[in-house]
Order: sequence, then C-alpha cells, then structure tokens
Amino acid sequence: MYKTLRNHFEETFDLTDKEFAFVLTQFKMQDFKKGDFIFQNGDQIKYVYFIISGLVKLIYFDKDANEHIVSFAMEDWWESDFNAFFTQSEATYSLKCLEATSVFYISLAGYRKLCEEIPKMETFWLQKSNRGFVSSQRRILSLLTANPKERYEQFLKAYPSLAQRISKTQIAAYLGVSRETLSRLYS
Amino acid sequence: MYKTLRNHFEETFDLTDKEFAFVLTQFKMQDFKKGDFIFQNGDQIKYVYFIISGLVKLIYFDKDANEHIVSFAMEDWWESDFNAFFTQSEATYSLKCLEATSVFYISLAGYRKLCEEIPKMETFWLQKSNRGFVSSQRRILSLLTANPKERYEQFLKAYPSLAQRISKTQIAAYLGVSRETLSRLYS
DNA sequence: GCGTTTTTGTGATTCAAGTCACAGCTGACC
DNA sequence: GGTCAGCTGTGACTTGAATCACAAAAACGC
Repeated sequence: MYKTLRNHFEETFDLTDKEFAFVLTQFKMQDFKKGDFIFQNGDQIKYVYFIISGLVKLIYFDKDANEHIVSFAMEDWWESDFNAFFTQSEATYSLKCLEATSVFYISLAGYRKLCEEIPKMETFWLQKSNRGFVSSQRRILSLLTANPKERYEQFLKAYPSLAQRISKTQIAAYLGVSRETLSRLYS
Repeated sequence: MYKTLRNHFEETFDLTDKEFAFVLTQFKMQDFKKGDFIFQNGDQIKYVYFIISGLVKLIYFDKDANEHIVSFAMEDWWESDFNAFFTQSEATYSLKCLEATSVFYISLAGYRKLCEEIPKMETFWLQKSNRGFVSSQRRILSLLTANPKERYEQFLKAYPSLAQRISKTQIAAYLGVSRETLSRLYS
C-alpha cells in the first residue's frame, strides 16, 4: 500500500528510503465505502487525496440540485477541490465514492513541508498540475466542438478502463448529455 | 517594459536586482501586429509567451475549419500551447493577435534553468499552473451546467475588462454559442 | 436468495439553439 | 476621408437534444 504511493512518485523521480520515510510521515490513510462522501460542498477543505484503490467522482450540484461531474479519479490519481484546498476555504464541489475506496491524504502544511525538504516534489506537483491543466483544456475543447456522440467516443478512447467501471448514467453526467440521449447513440 | 515583467513576478515573490538580471537573460522580446499569428497549429512549439501589452486568442480549428477559442490572454498573462511546449512537439492550437501585441518569450531550457537557479520560480509556475487548472475546471462546469445566457453573464462577471475589448463574434466562439444566439440574448 | 434500488432502453413531445439569409452599421486601414 | 471587410441584428426555418413517461433488466444489500 505504501508501495503504491512510492511507485507513483518514482514514475517521475527517485526517492531514497530515508526520503520516502519522511514523505510518509506527512500522509494519513483512510477507507471509504461505496456511496460515502469524502467531503461535501461547504466543508472546509484541508487535504489532497491520493487514490490507492477505488473510484470517486468530483461533483457539483447546481441550483436545481442536479448533479454534474467535474471529474472522475481512480487508482494513482490525485483529487481534491483544489481551489478550496489552496485557499483553505469551503468546497464548491463534493467528492463521492463510486466504489469502496482507500486514500492517502495530506494537508497543505504537509504539502509545503514536502516541497521544502525535497525540491523534486515541487517539480512533481508542477508536472501533475500542468497535465491537469492540459487535459482540462482538451475537455473544454471537446465540449465546445463535439456533439454527444463524438464526445462519448472521445471519452471511450481517452479513458477505456474508466468507461468499463462507470454506469452510462454517470458518463452522461460527465459528458453533459442526458442519459436518454447517450443511450440512443448506439441503437 | 522589463519593469512589467519584474512587477509581475514580484506580485508573488521578491527578486534581487541580480536575480532579475539573470531572469532577463532567459527572455527575448517580440512585437506582433493585429492579425498576426504568434504560432500556428503544426508549428514546433519552443516558447511560452508573456503578454506585455495587447490581446491574443488561443484557437483551435475543427475539421470543418470552424474556429473555437480555447482562451484569451492579455497583459500580464502567460500563454502557449502548453502541451506542445512541455513535450516539445507540434501545436494543436494557434495563437493569433486580436490587437497589436508585445511579448516576452522563453524556451523550455530557459524555463528549466530559471527553476534551478531560483527555486522560487518553480513555486511561481506551480501557482500559475494551479490557478489555470482551477479556472479551466470552472469553465468546464459553466459549459456543463449553464445555458448561453448564463454563460455570457458569467463571462462578463469574470472578465469585465476583456469583454469590452472583444467583439461579440469572438465572445460567442469562446462560449460555444452561435453569434446569432448571443446577439438575441439581449433584445 | 430475495426484494429493492438503480440502471437502461425506447417512444412521444417540446423547445432551445443552430443555420441560412440579408441588410445596416462600424471601424480599420491605405 | 473614402472604401471595404468584418461585426451586428433580425426573420424564417430546421433540428438535435432535453424532458416526461413507462417497462424490462441488472446490480446491490441484507
């Protein structure tokens, strides 16, 4: 389990045993059941979460209480309400488990301590952030340019393993399409 | 002009004269006229651009040659095809000037040198990247949840100064709405 | 293993937004 | 300061996707 986290970092840069031991002191672990909220909108957001196993969705409830999916996250992904986390303020989004999920989590203070002690960690976060930004731009473009069918195909292509674990209803909420329209695409 | 860049950095962290002198060695400057392309899709992307003055749009041409606006950038904003830049590959997007524009630009090697020599620079980029990511997520949400009228109002509220400098046609391309629909919103 | 949610497919209907077309206006540039 | 391209508003028409409604199938929890 610790191994998961270490492997994850070491895909990007090397860590000595001593360094990783220090890294670990900044993380805590927690298990959630399917359907649990890791946090809800309005909560004070203190942590960033690393998914060890399981699957979660980051969601936004609009004024009519309709649910919209900002993103999915599964094994090896980092997730949080990043705006609320970095400004240490209240969440706009909620994070809900679609499967039983185990996470490591770290506070903003811990995150900063890691960056100070191990400069490569900052490079690591920068890389993650850049990639997140790039894929968000891609999704914006998909929403701007593609119709429901094309968006669905792009999703299948970009996240084939995710697509198998998630109900069509959830995918529809991610694509910004009604579930009926999605269902009619392949008939 | 150099002052613009220095002020920009110093909104986030302090630089000594010596440090800033070093920073400057990594940048070059260039002027563009209205309508010029700073780069076009297919170009090798070597630089990130800091807008000293002017206004540009990052655009994507779909298969039917329709133009979609990924983002606008004006004074004090950083812009590039970041995926192409970080992977040193060919641009998917094009960057076109909506006004006469002056930029500082820096290569990936220069960017890395800055991070090594001045660790605070890396923190600076991380902050920028995080904010970019957060605002992309907000835009995704806007596209998922809001109708054209709401999206237009959110845009006016988020970027009041931009809205005054950009034609409705351009705003429509950014919002993912036809210009006719946008025009009918306030009649 | 059984009952209860949740998911999925499909029909009928409505409606918001896209498209096409044209005319007047504005503003940019030589 | 005149010309010409691009911007804007508006009408008429079309259409893709949302909504509502119901039934069958699958998955889930105890």
